[in-house]
Amino acid sequence: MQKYYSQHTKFYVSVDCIVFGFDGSQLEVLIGKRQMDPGRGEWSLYGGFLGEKESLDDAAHRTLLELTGLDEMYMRQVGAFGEVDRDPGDRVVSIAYCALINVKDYDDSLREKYGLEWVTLDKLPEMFSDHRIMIHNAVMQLRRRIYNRPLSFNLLPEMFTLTQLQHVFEAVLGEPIDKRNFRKRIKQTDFVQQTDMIDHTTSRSGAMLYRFNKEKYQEDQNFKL
Amino acid sequence: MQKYYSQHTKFYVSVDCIVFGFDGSQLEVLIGKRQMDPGRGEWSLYGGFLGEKESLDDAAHRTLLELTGLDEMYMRQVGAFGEVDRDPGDRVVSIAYCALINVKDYDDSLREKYGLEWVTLDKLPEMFSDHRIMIHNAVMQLRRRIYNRPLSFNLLPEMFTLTQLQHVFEAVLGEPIDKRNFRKRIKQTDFVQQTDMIDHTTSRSGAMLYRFNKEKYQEDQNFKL
DNA sequence: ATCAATAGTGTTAAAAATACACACGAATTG
DNA sequence: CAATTCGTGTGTATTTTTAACACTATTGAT
Repeated sequence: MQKYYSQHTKFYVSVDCIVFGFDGSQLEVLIGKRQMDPGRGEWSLYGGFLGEKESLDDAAHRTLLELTGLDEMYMRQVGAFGEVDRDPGDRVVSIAYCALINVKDYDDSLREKYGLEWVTLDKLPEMFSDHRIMIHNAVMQLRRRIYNRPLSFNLLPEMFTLTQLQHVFEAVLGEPIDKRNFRKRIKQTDFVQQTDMIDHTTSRSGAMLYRFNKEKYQEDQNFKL
Repeated sequence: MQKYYSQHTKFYVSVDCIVFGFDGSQLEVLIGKRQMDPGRGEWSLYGGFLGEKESLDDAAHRTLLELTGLDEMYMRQVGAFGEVDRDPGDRVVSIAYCALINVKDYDDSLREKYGLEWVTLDKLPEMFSDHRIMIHNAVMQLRRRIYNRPLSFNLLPEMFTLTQLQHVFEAVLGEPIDKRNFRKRIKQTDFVQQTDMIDHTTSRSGAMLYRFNKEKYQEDQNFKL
């Protein structure tokens, strides 16, 4: 047992996950009613305590794997929250992480197992502690990054139509985008690649399917739409 | 004593401060040789442990007040660092904060008291733990924000010439800026205000002094240069 | 009187962002 | 089988923003 810093106080450290999905027209967040005291029954993000032998990033990944069964998703730190009485149970410093998943890949039985709900951003209820601020900060981070990082694809299936992609952008940015200008941008980049498949689920005449060009992104990280 | 979460582990939590100054042409960071074991003698950021009754922001402010004697400076969270072995002394989760100060306002005897040095970014030595990454992330955050937040003024005296302001931008961005275009931008905004004072220290013919228009910023937070 | 050093000033060209409207194809309906 | 409906897909003109670029004026020092 080391004791270099033993004159100082220790704290609980947790991670809270802001899991975003996309319902076809809006962003939605995965939240649940808190199952423990204090605050039982209040709407809350899903979180977990940091373990002795894991990094913060590992803790966030573990929490999300537990929650969604998904590994390898987009996940970024949003920030640390450390107000003294942010948690009525005890002093807890929490690190918020934002994750993006394709709702279709997500095993719904897990959602039910944990008593979680998808809620669209405009219907967010009052929430436990500072969780609403965490969500707000996460959305702002997405808005800042969506044109410069390959975020958007994580909310969609492997192949998607340009209309779907545009709807993701509109949901994140919270404002409409001009269709022709949007498509122009995309055709100017190699990061979004046309496939030879056609989607018939949303349109009568069918729409071309596209995919994120991961190979290109490996070579050139300067993503820009 | 509350014990809602008593089955979980507690951790040391610290704040590390990345204090930037400006020497007239380059950004510099305040670093010192670590005075405690382990890692004694390694170059390090100045930090402090989180106390029981203070928030993260408070801890960062306290640490900086202790260090600089300055209150009310620009200060933002950079991010949380939580690798398991990041600190060889014991497991410590650290929250990095970035601060900007005007070197002239800073009581140099405090610098000496704590054995700190101003080091320009291009001369950064090897550093303790992940402190170099913290500095790097802080610089990146400054670059992203400098045009959209009133950061730059914090590195300068109350009144400054446009040449000085331009040099701050160049130091942060790490690249030269065209003088005429820079001055054009500034004259298009109300956030930087001409005074009727003239500075004679750098130029023979003298240069107009400007100031940050705080009043305007109070009304309209949409800062943009 | 000359030199040296910094302040200060406008125009033009290129690039990026925005605004905007109609035709096509295919399934559905009567 | 004709008509309707609905989402897909496409180009141009305008405005705004960004980038490139060079000389004169002032004053203190020599």
